[in-house]
Amino acid sequence: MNYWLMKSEPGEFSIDDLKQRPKKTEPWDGVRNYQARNMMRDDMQKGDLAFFYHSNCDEPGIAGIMEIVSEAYPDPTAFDPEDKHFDAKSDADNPRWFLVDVRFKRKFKRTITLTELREHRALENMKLLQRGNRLSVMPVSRDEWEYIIGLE
DNA sequence: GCCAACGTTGGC
DNA sequence: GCCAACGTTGGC
Repeated sequence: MNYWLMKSEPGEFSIDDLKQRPKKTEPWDGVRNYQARNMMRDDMQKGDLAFFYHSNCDEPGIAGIMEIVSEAYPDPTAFDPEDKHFDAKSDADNPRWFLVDVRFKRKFKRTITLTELREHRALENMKLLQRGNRLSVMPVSRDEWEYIIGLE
């Protein structure tokens, strides 16, 4: 059982959008970073939990919790020339990009903001808070996870 | 909109 | 393999 943090711009896809999906489930497509891909493909397991992080918005922070509900499989948006995440170098015979399905678990009563997270010494080693970190998928330690749950 | 900090690309 | 140029992320 592992814990994760996954970023999305709420203007593109928010935690409310996820909640409103059929079965509250959605393929987490569009990841085009090798490190993030490797974690989804190699390290994520069905049943893992992830923070849903809202990035690039008025109130950046952790909005709630979702569950990983599939193993990794090829990202079909990479094969679609019409899609904004199309990648001509990925094809079905040799897929370059992968995704997992995620399911809504719950939304926090309030967003735990990036600013607030930075105020806690217990979280100072969190990957999210490291300088220059731009990964859209990253691991969260069990201690960090439980501490953050306690902030809600 | 700015820009720091990265990641990727491609010439050599 | 180096590295300059370019593109992207994402907070502010």
